[in-house]
Amino acid sequence: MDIEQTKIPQATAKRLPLYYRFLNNLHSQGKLRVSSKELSEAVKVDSATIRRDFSYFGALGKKGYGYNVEYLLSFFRKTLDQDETTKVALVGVGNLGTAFLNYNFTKNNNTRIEIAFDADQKRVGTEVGGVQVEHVDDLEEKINDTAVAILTVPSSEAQPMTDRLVKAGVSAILNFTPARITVPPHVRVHHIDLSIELQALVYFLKHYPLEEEQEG
Amino acid sequence: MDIEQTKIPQATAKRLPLYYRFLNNLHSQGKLRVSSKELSEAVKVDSATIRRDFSYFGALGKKGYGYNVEYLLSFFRKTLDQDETTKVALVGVGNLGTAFLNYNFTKNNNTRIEIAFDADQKRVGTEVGGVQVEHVDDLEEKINDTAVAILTVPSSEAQPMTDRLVKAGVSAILNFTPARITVPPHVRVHHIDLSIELQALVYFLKHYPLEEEQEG
DNA sequence: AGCAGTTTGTGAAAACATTAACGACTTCCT
DNA sequence: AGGAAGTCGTTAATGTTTTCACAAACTGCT
Repeated sequence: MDIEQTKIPQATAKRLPLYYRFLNNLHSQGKLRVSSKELSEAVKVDSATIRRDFSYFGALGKKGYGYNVEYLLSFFRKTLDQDETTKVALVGVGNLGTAFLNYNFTKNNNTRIEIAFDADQKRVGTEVGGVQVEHVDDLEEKINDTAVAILTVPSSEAQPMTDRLVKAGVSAILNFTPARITVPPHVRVHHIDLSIELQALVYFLKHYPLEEEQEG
Repeated sequence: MDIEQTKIPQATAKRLPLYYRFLNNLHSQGKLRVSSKELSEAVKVDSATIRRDFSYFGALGKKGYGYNVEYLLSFFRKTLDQDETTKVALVGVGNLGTAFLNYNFTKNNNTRIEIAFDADQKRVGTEVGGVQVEHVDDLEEKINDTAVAILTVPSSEAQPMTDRLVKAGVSAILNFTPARITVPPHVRVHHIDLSIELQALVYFLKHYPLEEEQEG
């Protein structure tokens, strides 16, 4: 069942949710068809790359016509498991955690933050973005079968909290702390490091000149 | 002056701030030397990749010894222009914007958020994370020579605000909105799309199995 | 029906990135 | 001083991703 899927390049897989979202936009605008060129302009991905990406799933388009929005959408819905919602836990209801909780994830999305944890007694028992905040001491007890965790704690807490999450059975962690956490090989970690993203942007700005600004 | 620099692969450039941060940690721990193997374990990057990355800047290490932490650090400081602080503006002081403002960027960092803008009169005039919040109507007037902007506005505002920022002379934008913004060719944009990161993680979790969990 | 115009899907090439492997050199122990 | 152990810097091999470019096939106009 996953035989074909495994072959999809990671770079492609990362773009799928992006495509999915824009197709949804088009669909709600009542658009019936779309070409790789149009889509390219909207998502800022080369049109050949888009066609290549789609082609991993078979021949989804029609020559001389483009792609049928509804068909493509229903195809992606299946592929991205949009029907089956993945439960997510969030640990650390600071500013960043709150931002996540308030984010409108339910729209066009296969993930839902089911529960949040924080160490601050003032936050426990409140509801943020429709999600109940529990005390972090109850993590093991209340996290149940949640497979994915978003880690938005202070970096000193990152590794201890990771260890607890792993013990509690979490199999993927989205780590927003600057700490590079250590996990067993069966646990998947993605790092999003805001400080590094900003520094990298500055580095590119200074060292990788783009086209000159056009005067007039 | 940039002749050599231009050849550094983008993938390497993205890792430089990460290396820099960990070297700082080591230095403040009083460590004098470090090997690519040790560093590899700390930052979770293959040691051969680390050696390759460093080698773009010349021979920074010593065979049989490793790298001198202080020397490496002073080298990176120059390379990453740590002495020269880049001014950053933040637009949209919501949860995510607030998270950024409260982030301790000044430590080990070549970037500083100098000014923030928001449309909400209640926030204007306050100080968040030591940064003054101005009304977004005054953006053009007060943004001055700021080169980089962090965009944390609602996605409906993304393109209009981008157009204003570009007109005001900003040359790089870190875009946290789900909108894919359009800019002239001389402006650099990096997208960080929280919803997509989460969806991609879930997709990898389901379709790219890692090593099986070890029982016992 | 026929033809000009459009757009896909993909083979082949190019560009980019990671990893293995090892010679050369350094350290440090005895 | 000599040799075992350690580590870099780099060549070559491998893997991944993007892009080009075009035949094939469809659309839609007249």
